[in-house]
Amino acid sequence: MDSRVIAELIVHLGRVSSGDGVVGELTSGQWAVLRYFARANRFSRTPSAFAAFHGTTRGTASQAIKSLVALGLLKQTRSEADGRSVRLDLTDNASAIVAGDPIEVLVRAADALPPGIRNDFSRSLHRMLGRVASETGKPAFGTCEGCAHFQDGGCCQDGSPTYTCGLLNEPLVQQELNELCINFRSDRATRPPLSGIGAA
Amino acid sequence: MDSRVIAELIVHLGRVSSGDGVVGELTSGQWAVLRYFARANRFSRTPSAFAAFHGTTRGTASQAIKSLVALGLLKQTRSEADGRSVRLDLTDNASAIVAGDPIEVLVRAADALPPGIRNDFSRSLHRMLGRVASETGKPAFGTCEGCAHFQDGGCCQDGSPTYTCGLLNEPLVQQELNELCINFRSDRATRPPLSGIGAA
DNA sequence: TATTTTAGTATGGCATCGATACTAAAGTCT
DNA sequence: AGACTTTAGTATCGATGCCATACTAAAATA
Repeated sequence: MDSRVIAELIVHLGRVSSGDGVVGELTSGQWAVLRYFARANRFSRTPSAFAAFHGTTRGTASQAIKSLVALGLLKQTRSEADGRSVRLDLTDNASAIVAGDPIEVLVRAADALPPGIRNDFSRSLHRMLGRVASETGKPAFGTCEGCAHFQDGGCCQDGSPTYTCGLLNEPLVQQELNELCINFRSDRATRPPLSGIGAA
Repeated sequence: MDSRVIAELIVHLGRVSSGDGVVGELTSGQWAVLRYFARANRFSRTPSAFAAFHGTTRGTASQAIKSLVALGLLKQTRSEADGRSVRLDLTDNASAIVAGDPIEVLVRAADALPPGIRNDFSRSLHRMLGRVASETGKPAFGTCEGCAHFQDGGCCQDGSPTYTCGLLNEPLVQQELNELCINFRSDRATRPPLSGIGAA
């Protein structure tokens, strides 16, 4: 009973901020693209990855991306390693536009929560996403935190800690740990800090 | 920083469940209509109220409703009090369909949260909705709980409590207290302006 | 080398949405 | 009462976004 209210509230909140149709100067789909490429890490800033994340087709993703490139908000560069692939980055112009993202009202609303409450709230959201993702079979797209591929070298001799992605065998810098990754893989078994209750 | 993650998570969760396009047997817009009329109280089950709730135009709302009437999921009856108005109710067929609402994955995810956590989570969501609503100027559409027009007669002599809507001067039964109302008015800011209305 | 898979793109058709215009019923003036 | 304004609901049209399909090119696999 209360769970249904919660679900409808989430859907409704998601709609009113970043709702359908044109909001501000861009469409909701274009905002979604912009948001994604602002938060995805360098392994995940590609049309296909966005399509998977957003639950749409590559064709649709391609259209939206093209429009943003035309607007000068995204810049695409071909990959040197893979001739088929394209990497997309926000241009300097985009930074100003992103500030007007309709989702900002939600960000402010979240920011108005007391810090402790906000933390619990965030944890619950992540839990729900994990469950929804596993039930629908869609990728979860998490960050290094809680990813099975993440390797923390520990802060050792030379002072600076060394992080590594075990899947790609690539070193990671601090900032990248908070970026979305297409290769995210949950590791429920080995990490029991607070998710021990829901793990079954 | 974390607030942005929260905001994007809400939008994303709202999208994947009850996302765009056709999900199951209905479109996301049709699901929204069905959900609304399943949860709105008798004062709010009208096309205009849905349009206001969903943040769309009356024309668009009318279209979606018409399609559901054609599918035999909604039944419309003209109001006797107001010749312009139409009241919509779910048919018996609709109950079976509603069980397949894609939002159910979210409901289950919310239900999987521990009760205490879920309560706090719900409270935070309501808080955020209130803030978003006040900032965007859109109606909040709450329930009797916390509504400025709600009058609790208290449980007195004859045992059964008497609830009343002070705005419409209408008695309310227990079940209606959990239904969405278009006339919801938060009682946080101002004092209940009921003295003048109640006498009329 | 031949085949299959993957990344990305173009295109056509369809559905949905918003804007506009309209009818009819209620409310509001003098 | 009569003229007006507002409100509830609907029809219609044009724009747009999305999916499905079909395509090219590069990489992986055999």
